[in-house]
Amino acid sequence: MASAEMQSHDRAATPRLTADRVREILIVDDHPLMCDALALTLKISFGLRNVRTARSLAAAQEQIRNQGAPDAVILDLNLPDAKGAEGLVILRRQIPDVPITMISADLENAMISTAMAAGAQGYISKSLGREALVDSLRRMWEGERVTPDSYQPDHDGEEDAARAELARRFATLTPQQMKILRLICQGKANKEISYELSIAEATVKTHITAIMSKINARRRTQAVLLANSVRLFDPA
Amino acid sequence: MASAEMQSHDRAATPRLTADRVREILIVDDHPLMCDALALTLKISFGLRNVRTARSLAAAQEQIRNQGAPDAVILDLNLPDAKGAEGLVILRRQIPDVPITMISADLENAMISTAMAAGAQGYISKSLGREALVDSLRRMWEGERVTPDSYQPDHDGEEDAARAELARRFATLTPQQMKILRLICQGKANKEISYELSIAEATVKTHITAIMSKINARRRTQAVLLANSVRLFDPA
DNA sequence: TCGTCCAATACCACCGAAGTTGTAGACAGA
DNA sequence: TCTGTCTACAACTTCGGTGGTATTGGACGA
Repeated sequence: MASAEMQSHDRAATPRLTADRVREILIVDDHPLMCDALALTLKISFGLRNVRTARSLAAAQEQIRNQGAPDAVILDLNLPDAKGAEGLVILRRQIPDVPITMISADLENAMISTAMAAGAQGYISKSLGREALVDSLRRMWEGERVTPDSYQPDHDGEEDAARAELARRFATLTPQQMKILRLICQGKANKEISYELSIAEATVKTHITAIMSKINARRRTQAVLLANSVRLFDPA
Repeated sequence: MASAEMQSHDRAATPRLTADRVREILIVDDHPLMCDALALTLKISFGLRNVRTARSLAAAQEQIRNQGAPDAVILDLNLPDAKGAEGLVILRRQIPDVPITMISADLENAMISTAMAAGAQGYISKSLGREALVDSLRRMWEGERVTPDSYQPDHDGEEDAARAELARRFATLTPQQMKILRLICQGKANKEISYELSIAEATVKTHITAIMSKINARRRTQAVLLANSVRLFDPA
């Protein structure tokens, strides 16, 4: 009778899970060593046989399309094709019911809070010890939303809440809108964007209008500032 | 025969100085304790009588207008009315020949390199011990450009050089242009800017054209990105 | 001392880029 | 099938960015 119904507080979009129902997981990380180390740890500690890996967000997306959704995902924050919160938002869109764990070297408070607001099941440090790692993952897979000990959500409650709300808004962007926003945040003009995506400039404009209405911006420069304020596309 | 002509390499716009010619200095810092502590240390270690202080960039500018230029300035990086490199750029414009020392709690490499490129005489940490502080200042006042030990200019030579070049370009902006750029970087529209500065929108546009030509941008979003890349107006 | 030059600020008219609104097809789920 | 969402496009309005021009004040040399 493994602990069921342990979800205490703030479920994301997590279905009822228990850790032992997680049989197949997907690790998305561009660093091969980290990938292997994680996979090995999981196999040993959880007795998992099906540990899939992907080196980039694009590869992960394709693998999910071809092989179906895993039971859980571990996602690096700093992928070559999706730095920052972007990858999380995109993946959540594709598999809304699968718990996604963010993993990263840096433990900045702001980054954690946006990741959690964007629907991550938890956030763990790459430098975590094996036991702590396993324990965190198990708790996540039982439905708990797990953040690092160092994380204090309330260092500035109001500002933090605003950022969380903003992250939620960004999470409603469609894939195409996300692509366009990324290009906007690189300073590109509508015409350039239309060329890169092979669509009409008019279409780009439509998307931009939708984006700005979703994130509550009027000028494109504001959109850039908002995206940067939650580190949607992290340049660092 | 105090050491004259000790300027080794990269003089900013520094006139021939020796430390004992520095008789009057100006400290600009919004933190009163830090201000007093610095002033006291300087009085004792250098035997200075004229240590002036200002709590904000605006106050500093006015004081310089009224009481004349000091022999050296110590400038906090994070002023209420000028966060980031902006304050340095503005002050350098007002008193190009006075050595300005940046002082800050954080020792980020990128910040240091832009400050130096923008013409700072040196950069010191707020957590520096008294002896090290005094020594650094003395060397600066003898013409040396002093950076913290932790600073490695070459962690990515090419990128670093580009940032330095960019900082130099920003340093050519006139005061009005700087104000306008700051408002642009807050996501404001030309009309709002014209209202805030009480000038015609057409004039705002002229300035913007000048700004963009100076920093080599075509779209205003690019201008925002460039300003952020050198932390001209630091939001942190 | 008077021009002359240059830098900075200011404005207008024009045009291309950005943003709005209305419409339509493709597709998924109820 | 109907409803809602995503994507796509065009016509129109508003805003941003580019010349060209005028005025001021300070620097410099004749």
